[in-house]
Amino acid sequence: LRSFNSLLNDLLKGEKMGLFWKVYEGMIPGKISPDVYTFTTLVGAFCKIGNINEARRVFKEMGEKGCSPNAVTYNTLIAGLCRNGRVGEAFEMKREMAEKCLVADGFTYATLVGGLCKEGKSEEAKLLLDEMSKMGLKPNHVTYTTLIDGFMRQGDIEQAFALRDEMVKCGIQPNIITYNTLIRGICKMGKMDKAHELLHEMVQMGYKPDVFTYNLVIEGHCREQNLGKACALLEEMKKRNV
RNA sequence: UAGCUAUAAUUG
Repeated sequence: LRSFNSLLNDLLKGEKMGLFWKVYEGMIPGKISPDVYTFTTLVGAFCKIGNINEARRVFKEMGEKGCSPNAVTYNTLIAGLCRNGRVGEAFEMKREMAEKCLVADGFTYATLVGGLCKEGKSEEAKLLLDEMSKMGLKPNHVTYTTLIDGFMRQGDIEQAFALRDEMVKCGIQPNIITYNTLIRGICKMGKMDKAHELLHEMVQMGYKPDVFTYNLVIEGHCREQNLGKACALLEEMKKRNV
């Protein structure tokens, strides 16, 4: 069964959906019955293709088959709902978790924070941090980076950098994704000098600019009609094999 | 006493 589940996940990650369904259908009638992992993977698969109705159907049916959704299953569905702009329903699921005595964890909150941010409600998302600490949960890289991205997309650079400072104060060092997120925000605003400042800072901190970083900064320079700098970076990334 | 598999953040 574990091998089956692993196989299903590999197929899903490799976007081999045709094979994915064949393998899944092959396991149902046989001796091996799906477990929570299998069902959760299935819920995730439907979410991934944007078919929330099917995801919900699997979610409901697994319970009827004596295999109740656990916190991971809830988180998976909540992520699917958020990705599809159905944040209201996502919060409803969080409430349902509590009713079922399942504990919302860092994944749950980071997902909901992302959902709200995507709707342009970063302020509201930030309030979830308070709720988290009441629950005894500490925000991590993902939570902060998600929020920073949310504020950046709303054009609130101040708040984004304030959150960066806050995470550092809490002992969480920005990682490469955090840097890329900050760089994305300021490049979009055309502040290319500030972008290079951050680029320098991330190198100082021991991070190597990756494809994301280069693409963002190059695009920024192109938008500012500075093809010279864009090409220089392109050369640099070629030389570094990124 | 239950290992190994499932969920959240950045470019194109």
